[in-house]
Amino acid sequence: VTRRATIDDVARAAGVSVATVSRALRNLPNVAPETRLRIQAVAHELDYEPHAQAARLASGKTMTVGLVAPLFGLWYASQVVAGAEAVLSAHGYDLLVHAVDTPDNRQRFLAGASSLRGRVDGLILVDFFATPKQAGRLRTVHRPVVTVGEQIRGFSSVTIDNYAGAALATRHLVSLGHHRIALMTGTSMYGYSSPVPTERARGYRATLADAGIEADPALTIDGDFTTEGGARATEALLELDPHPTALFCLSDEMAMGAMGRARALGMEVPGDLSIVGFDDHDLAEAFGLTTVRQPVRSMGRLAAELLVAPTPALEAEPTEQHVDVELVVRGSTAPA
Amino acid sequence: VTRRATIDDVARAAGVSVATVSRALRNLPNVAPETRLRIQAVAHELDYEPHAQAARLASGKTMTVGLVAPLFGLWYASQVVAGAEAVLSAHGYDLLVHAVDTPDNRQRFLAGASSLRGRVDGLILVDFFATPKQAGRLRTVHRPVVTVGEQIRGFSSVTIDNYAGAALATRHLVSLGHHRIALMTGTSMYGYSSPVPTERARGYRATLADAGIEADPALTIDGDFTTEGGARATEALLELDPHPTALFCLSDEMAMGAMGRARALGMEVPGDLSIVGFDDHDLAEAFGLTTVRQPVRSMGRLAAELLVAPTPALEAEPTEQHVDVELVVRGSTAPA
DNA sequence: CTGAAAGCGCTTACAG
DNA sequence: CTGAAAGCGCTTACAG
Repeated sequence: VTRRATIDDVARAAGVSVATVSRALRNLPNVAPETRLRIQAVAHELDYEPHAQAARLASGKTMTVGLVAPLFGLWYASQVVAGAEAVLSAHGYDLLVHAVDTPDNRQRFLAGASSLRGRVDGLILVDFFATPKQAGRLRTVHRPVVTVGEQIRGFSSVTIDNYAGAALATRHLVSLGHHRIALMTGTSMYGYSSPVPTERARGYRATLADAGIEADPALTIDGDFTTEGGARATEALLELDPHPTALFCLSDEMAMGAMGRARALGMEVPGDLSIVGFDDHDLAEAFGLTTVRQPVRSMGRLAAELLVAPTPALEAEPTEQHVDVELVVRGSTAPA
Repeated sequence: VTRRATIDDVARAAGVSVATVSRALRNLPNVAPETRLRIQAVAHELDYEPHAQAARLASGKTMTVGLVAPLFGLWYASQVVAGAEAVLSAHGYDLLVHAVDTPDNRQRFLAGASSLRGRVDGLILVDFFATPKQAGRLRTVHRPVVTVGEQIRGFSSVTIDNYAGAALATRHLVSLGHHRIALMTGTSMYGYSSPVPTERARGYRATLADAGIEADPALTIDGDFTTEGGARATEALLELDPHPTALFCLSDEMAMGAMGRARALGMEVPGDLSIVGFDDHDLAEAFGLTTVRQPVRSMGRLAAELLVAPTPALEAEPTEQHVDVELVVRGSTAPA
C-alpha cells in the first residue's frame, strides 16, 4: 500500500508552489500555459487526484446534496432519487441519501440535523411531513431545503395540486355512472399525518358532493400506501353488502394490490369493480390501471435544479413549483 | 446569518483546550466526569455541532459508502439501496449514490474513480459488469469494493446462482408439459454485456436439453430489462406461428410487461401463454406472477455489512457471499 | 485527566 | 503569472 500523491508531491516534482498547482489543476486563470501543461503532466504521472474532502473543507463548499425519504424501496422515492441524481451528477454534486421510515429514525434525524451543516450544501425532503416545530429544527441546518410533495413554510417546494388530482379521478368515476365510490387512503403512514391524503380526500368528497352523492364514511378505508395493505383493504371493502362498484386509491401501489386481490377473489375488474389509482407507476400500463399521472421523476429533477440553480439557492428566496397532473384512462374503469 | 460555533468557541467558553472538548464530546475516556458535563452543557448552549467534513479530514475516515447502480428508478437498484441504507445508517455511515446508465456516464465515472478516495471508505457496485481492464481502474480507488449481482476478481461480492435460478424456472415450465418455451433476455442492457443473462440463458438451455427439447433460437428475444421492452418483445413472439406456449423472462418487470401486452392482445395468461419471471418484484404477487425469488433487499444489506463489518473490510480478504433463490408458483403458469 | 502543537490536504487573499 | 502564509475545523500522538 503506497501512499497516494498529494498536492505537495506534485508541487515539488513540478518545481512550483502548491498554490500554482491548485490553480493549474482547477483550470483557474492566471497560470502560464506551459506551466499548466507541465503541472498536468506531472500530476498525471504521479496519478494525483485531489482529496475532495480537503478541498471542500478549505473552500467551504461540500458539493453534496442530501435527500431524505421514507423508504427507498418505494416507487415514489426511487423516482425522485433517479430524477435528482441525474441533475446533481451533471452539475458535479454528490447525492447523499437517508431514509426516515420510523418515528425513531425521524427523531434521530431531526436531532442530528444540524450536523448536516458541513456535509451538505442543500437538502431535498421527500414526504417528510414536518410539523412547524420540526421545520424549525430543520432550519438550524442553515442550508437551503426543498420539499417534494408537500409545502413547509419558508422552504422551496415542488408540488402537485392534490385536490385537483383527486377531483379528476372521482369525476371520472362519477361520469361513468358510479354512486358507491370507495376511497382508499393512507393516513397512518409511518404514524405521521400528512397533508397529502387529506387534500386528496377533500377533492374526492367535494366532487361527490358536486354530483349530489353523499360520501359514505364506511367506504373510506386505510390501505397503508402499500401493495399488501391495498389488497387487504380491498378484501374488507368487498365484504360490504352491497359492496362499492368503484374504488379510488391514493397510490398506484395500493391500486394494483387492490386489483390483484379483487381478481383473486373472483371479482371482475372493471366488471364488478372499477379502480383508479394515483401516480402512474411504471407498471400501471401493464396493469391496465386508470390513474392520475404525476411526473415524479421530473419533480426530483426540479427539486435538484432549485438547489443547484445558477442563482445559488443559498441566497435565493424560497420558490414554489407546481407541476400538473392528468388523468390517464386505461382498462380498470368501466361504466357502472 | 450568525457564524456557527466551532470547537474553539466551546473550548474558550468552557475554559478548556480544544483537545479536551474533542474528547469529551466524542465520549472518549480520560475526561473527568464533571469536565465532560460542563463541556456538554456549554456545547448545547452554543448549539455547537462538530463539522463532519473537518473531523473526517483530520481522522482520515470518511464514514461514507458509495453505491453505483445503473438507474435508481429500477426496482432492483431501489431495493439494494434500501437494504444498504438501513445497515449503513445504523452504523453511522452516510450513503452516496451515483447512477451509471450510459456508456458516457460510465466512462466519466471510471475516469474520476480515483477521486473517490477521500470521499468514500468503500464502494458498492450494482450491475456494473466491469471488464477486467475497468476492474483494474476501480482498484485505483484503493478502497474496498463489493459487487452485487456479479463477481469481479479481487472484489467481494453478493451473488445468486443465476444458472440454478433459470433452471428452476425452466424445469417448472417443462414439468407442466410445455415444449415451445421462449426466453426473454436483456443482453444489450446499456450496451454492456453482462454475465448475468448469459448464465441464466445457460441454465435455460441446459434444462431444455435435459428434457430432450432442443432450444429454438427464434424463441430467444431481447426485452431490454424494461416493462415496455418486455411488452414489445412479447408482441413479436406472439406473431410467430405457432407461437410459444410458455415464456421465461429474466426479470419481473419484463414479465409483467409481457403479461399486460399479451392480455391486451386478447391472449389468456396462463391459458394461451404461461409466464415466469425472475426477481419476485413487490408487485409480482398482485400480478399473480410465477417467478424466481431473489432477496434483493437482503443482498443490499449484506453488501453494506461486508463493508462495515467488525473486521474492517479495509484489510479483510475479499469474500464471496451466495444467497439462495426459490421458485414461487402463482397463477401465471398452467399446464400446456 | 489535560494541554500545546503538529497535522489532515487543500484554497485563498495578499504581495510581488 | 507565481509564491509564502494563513486558515478551513477538527484529531491525535506526545508530554506532563
